Amino acid sequence: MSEVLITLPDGTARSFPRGIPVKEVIASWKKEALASTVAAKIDNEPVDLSRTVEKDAALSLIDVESREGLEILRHSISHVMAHAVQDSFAGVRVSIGPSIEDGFYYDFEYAEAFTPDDLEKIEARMREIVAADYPVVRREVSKEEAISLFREMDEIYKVELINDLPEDVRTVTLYSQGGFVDLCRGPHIPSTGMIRAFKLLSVAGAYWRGDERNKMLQRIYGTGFVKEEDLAEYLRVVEEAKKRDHRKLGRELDLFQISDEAGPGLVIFHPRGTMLRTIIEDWERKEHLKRGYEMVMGPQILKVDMWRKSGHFDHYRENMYFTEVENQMYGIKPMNCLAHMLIYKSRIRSYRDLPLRFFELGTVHRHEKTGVLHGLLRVRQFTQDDAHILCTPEQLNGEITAIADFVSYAMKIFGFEYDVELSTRPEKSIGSDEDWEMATAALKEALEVNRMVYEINEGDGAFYGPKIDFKLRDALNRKWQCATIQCDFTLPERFDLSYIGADGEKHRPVMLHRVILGAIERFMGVLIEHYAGAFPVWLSPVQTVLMSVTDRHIPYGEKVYTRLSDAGVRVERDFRNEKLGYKIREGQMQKIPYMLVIGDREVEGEKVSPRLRDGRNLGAISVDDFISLVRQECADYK
RNA sequence: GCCGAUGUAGCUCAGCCGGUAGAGCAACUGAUUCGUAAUCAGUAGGUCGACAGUUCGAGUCUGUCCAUCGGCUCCA
Repeated sequence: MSEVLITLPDGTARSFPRGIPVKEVIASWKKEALASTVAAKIDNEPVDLSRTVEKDAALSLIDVESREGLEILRHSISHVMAHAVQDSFAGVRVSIGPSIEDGFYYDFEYAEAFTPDDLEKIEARMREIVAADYPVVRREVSKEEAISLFREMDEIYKVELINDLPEDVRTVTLYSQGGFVDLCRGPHIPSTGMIRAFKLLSVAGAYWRGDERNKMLQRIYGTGFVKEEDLAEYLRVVEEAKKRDHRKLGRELDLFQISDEAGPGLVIFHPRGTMLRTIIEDWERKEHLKRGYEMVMGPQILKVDMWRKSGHFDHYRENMYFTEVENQMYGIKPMNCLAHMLIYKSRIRSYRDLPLRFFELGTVHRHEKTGVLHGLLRVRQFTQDDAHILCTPEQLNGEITAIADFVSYAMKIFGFEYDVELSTRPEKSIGSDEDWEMATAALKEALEVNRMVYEINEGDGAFYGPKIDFKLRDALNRKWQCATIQCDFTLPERFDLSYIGADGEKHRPVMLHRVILGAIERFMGVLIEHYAGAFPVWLSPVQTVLMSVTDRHIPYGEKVYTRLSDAGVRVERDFRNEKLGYKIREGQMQKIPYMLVIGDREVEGEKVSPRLRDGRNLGAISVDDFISLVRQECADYK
C-alpha cells in the first residue's frame, strides 16, 4: 500500500496510508484537538476534516477559536438556518448565505414576509438540527449533474450561480446534512452537533446579487459563537453600543435635532451642537492655512449651464435640486468644485503659481433617497471641508502624499482608526481610459509611498475620477466614508483650465478634489459615537459648570464665572436652589468634563474644586490654576 | 427608490375582545439653603404621525400618505 508523508502542525513528519481522511490523521496525532477543530488546511488549502490526503503535504488545523474557524462555524450555522427554513416553510427558495463580520446571513425567496415569530420558529428547528448532530457530507459533482439536481428542486438561484461559473470550472461541490443539500465551496464543520451558540437577529430585504434591477429576496441575519457566553457578551456589547448612538446622544446632550416639520435629512444645530461644530471648523481653518491652502467661498446656486458643462447635469442630476430665478434655471450645488474652477480661470496662471489650493467649508445639497437617510451620518444638506488643488502632473504625487499625511494627522488628533480603500472607475463615468489609468496609478503610488494598507473597491469611483476613501466606524461598527482624495483630469479639460509652463506654452493642470473630515455633519456623528458624548476638553461645548452649594455662594460664583469666561473657558452656571448631588448628577449626565463646586471652603480660599466625569476630585485649586489646566488640555488636544 | 418593522405627553413606555388617555422621569409653582450621581409637596401637559374609510362609537379595524428604525441599492 502506498503511503504519504504528512508534515503535522508541530513540524514533525509522519507516514500515513494514501487516502487517509484528515480527521484520522489528527486523531492519531492529537485526539483531543478534534473537539475544537472545525476544518484543516492541506498545503494551506482549507479543507473539510472528511477530505482525504492523496499526496505528501503539510497539514495545519483550523481551530474554532480562530478568526477563520469562527467564519467556518458561522457559515455552517447559516446552512443550518437555510435547512431549518426549508423544513419550516413550503415553497422557499434558497440563494446565498455567507459569514460576515459579526455573524452570517442567508437570502431566501418566499411569498410571505418572515416575521419575528417566524425567527423563533426557525431557531427552534435549528436547535433540533443541531441536536440531531447530522454529519455534513461533501460531494463533488459535475456542473450538469448539479444543475439537473437543483432544477428538480426548483432552486433557480442555485442554477443561475452554477451557470455563471467560468467555463473551465467543470465540477462543483455540494454539502448536505440530514436531507438538506446546498451548493457551496466549503469547508464546513464535520457535523451539526458542533454548533453551540447562535441567535437570529433580523429580517431585511436584499436584492438578488445586490442589483436593484433584480428581485428582492428576504435576508435573515444571525450570529453565532463558539460558546453561549461569547454570544451573551456580543449581545451585551451591541446593547451598550446603542447607548452611544449619536441620534440618542444628540437629543440627550441637546446638540441638534432633525425635525419632520423642517424636513427629513436637514439638521438643526442647537447651541451646544453649533459650538462643537464651530470648534471643529476653527481647527480646520487653522490647519488648512498652515498647509498652504487659501480660503475661498462660492455661491449656493449656479446657472444650470455650468452644471451641463461640468457633466453634473448628465451624471448627477437625480441627486441635485434646481430652482428658477428670473426665467433662468439654477442648480443648487451638490459639490463645491465649480466656483473653484472659476477662481482658477479668473487670471492667467503660470507654472510658478502652482499648486493652487482652494479651501472652502462648502455647504452642499444632495437629494438622497428616502431610505438612506440616517441621523447626522446621511443627510441632504451638509458642509464639506472641501478643497480643490490645481497642480502640474509632476506635482500630483507630492500633493496626494501631503493630503494623506494631513488625513492621518487629523485622525490622530480626533483619536480615530480608519480603513483605506482605493475606488476605481464606475460604469457611469466620463473621461478617457488613459486619464483614468494615470489617475488611478497616481493614487496607488501615493498609498504605496505612504505604506498605507488599503483595499481596492472596484467600480466605486466618482464619475469624474478614481479616489482614495478613508472610512470611520460608528458605534455599531458600520463604516462611513469621511476623508477622500479624488483625482480629476476631466474637469480641467471641460473648463479649459491652463497654465503657462516654463516653455512658454499652455498646459493643462491636474485637479484633486479632497476632504479631510468629509462632511462636518457626518464627522460629528461618528465623533459623538466615538467619544460616547464625553468629548475631550478641547472639543466639549461646555467645558465646565459652576455649582453653588447654597445661595450664599452665588456672588463668589458670579465672580469666578466672569474670570473663566473672560479667559475663554466655556463655562456655565448652575446656581439653582438644588442640592449639590442633584447638580452633580445632571452635570454627569451631560458629560461635562469639569464640575466646579463652589461652597464655603472655596469662597474662603478664593478657589474652585473641580470634579471630573470619572468621579475623581482634584481638591480645591485656584481659579488661575484651573484656567491654565484647561488651556493646557486644549493646546494638547485632550 | 425597494423589503420589513415602528409611530401614544419634552423623554422612556403602558393602554385587553373597538366604549372616549395613563405611569416614571423632565417641565412649572411652592417649601427646603443642603458638600460630590436624584429633597418633599403640588400643578400643568396629548388633533394618540397625517388624511380618508368601516362603525352608534376608532389610539385600537381597513386604505393611502408622511416620518423614523433595521437592511438592500446608492453615497460625504
